[in-house]
Amino acid sequence: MSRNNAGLSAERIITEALHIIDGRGLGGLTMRRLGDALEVEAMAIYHHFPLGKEQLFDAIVEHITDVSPAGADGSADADDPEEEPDPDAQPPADERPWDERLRAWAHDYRAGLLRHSGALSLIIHRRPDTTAALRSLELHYAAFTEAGLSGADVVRAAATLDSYVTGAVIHQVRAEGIGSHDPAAVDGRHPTVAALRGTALDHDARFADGLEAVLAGLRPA
Amino acid sequence: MSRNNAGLSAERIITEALHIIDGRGLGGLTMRRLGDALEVEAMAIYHHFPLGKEQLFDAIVEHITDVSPAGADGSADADDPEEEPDPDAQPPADERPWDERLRAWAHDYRAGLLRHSGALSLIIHRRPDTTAALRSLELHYAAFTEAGLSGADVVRAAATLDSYVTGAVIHQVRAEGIGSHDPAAVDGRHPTVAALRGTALDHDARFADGLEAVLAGLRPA
DNA sequence: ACCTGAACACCGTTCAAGT
DNA sequence: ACCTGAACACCGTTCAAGT
Repeated sequence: MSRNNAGLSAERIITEALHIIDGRGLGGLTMRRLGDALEVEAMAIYHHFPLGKEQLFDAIVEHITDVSPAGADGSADADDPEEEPDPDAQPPADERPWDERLRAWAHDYRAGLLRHSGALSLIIHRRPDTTAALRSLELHYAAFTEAGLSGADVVRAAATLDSYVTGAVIHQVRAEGIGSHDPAAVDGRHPTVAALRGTALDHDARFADGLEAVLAGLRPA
Repeated sequence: MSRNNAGLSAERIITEALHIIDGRGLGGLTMRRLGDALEVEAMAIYHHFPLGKEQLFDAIVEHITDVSPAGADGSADADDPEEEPDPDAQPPADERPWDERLRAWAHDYRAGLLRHSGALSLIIHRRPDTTAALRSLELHYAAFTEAGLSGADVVRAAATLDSYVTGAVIHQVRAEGIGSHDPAAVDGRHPTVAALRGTALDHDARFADGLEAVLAGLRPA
């Protein structure tokens, strides 16, 4: 019964944890279940995340919110285990104009949140001073500075953009959670709800349109 | 040891649950702790919420998101226990113009979310086809219809407004969660973050301004 | 270094019983 | 109807032990 050295890694653990969250929701993720999925005793996870589940949650948030040029989702079986990512390496400078960089970020970020919407509630209360979060913030600040803003206007613009994406994603997730409103509850007191029931929204198109409006509104006058 | 008839009620349970969440976070709310706070065995709660904790969570969400003219937060000791709320009673029609009604709703809704930000993550995955949610939706749809919109435009406008408030609140809660970014992590790779570190935002003013922009943008052309 | 296995305190929930 | 108390299955985590 001593199947040791299972080849566990933080990456594998995070990937499997997200798989469980996607399938059974955040409440379905338990250390024991995660251990089973990894074919390992639950306690082995603590060797990679000594601070336990909270630390694992932090890592999951960082994984999801990490919108880097190098793709994140995918198989982790590398051919060359010698070559390491090297987080200090400067990525090649993005030559696109500021608004295109922000557009690309917004679409990628949204896609990541939607792909793992079960983990959405995690991002609310975790402090985002991680490497990935700092990189995103730098991307935003630099872009809005290039656009001609300065000082508090830059911070405000970045806040607006972040709020827009988060709000849109959460609204979509909630809207998709209800097929339609409980017919029994919609009575004479809700005439316009009854009239508009079943009106479906194209969330992708709506997001793209709104993003353009936000970016246009953030441009200095 | 038989202290019976503790005067438990759904209202008291929800109020005490929110108190615990406000103080110790959502993870700090356990049935046993809630029972202690109510001076009752934990199992007594199941008599008022037979479906358990999930049902309690639903009730908490409904309580928080219920923006009704009659105030919600406050002492529950009524002088006249005979008189019941009567949920079928038609509230007096709101005579204010559509934009003022929406403005009032947005500010009240935001205040409720901020007051119990520890429960924010609950609102993401709970289906909002409750009485309170339907009333809010009717308020939105009726207002935008009165503004001159129709069909899918009404639904889109309501989605934009809801997304705006949610996004703004979550951004604020996350921003307040970090005093400032970890100085050690801000290095040469984050020049604009370093330059703008410590720039504080007035969240109230920002929200009010953004709300005006949203409402103006939703007005039919 | 990496993983196991037993143990501990705590959790949500069920169920029979009390009043 | 409303609440208690014991019980069950499960949880996160600690710790000593194995290799």
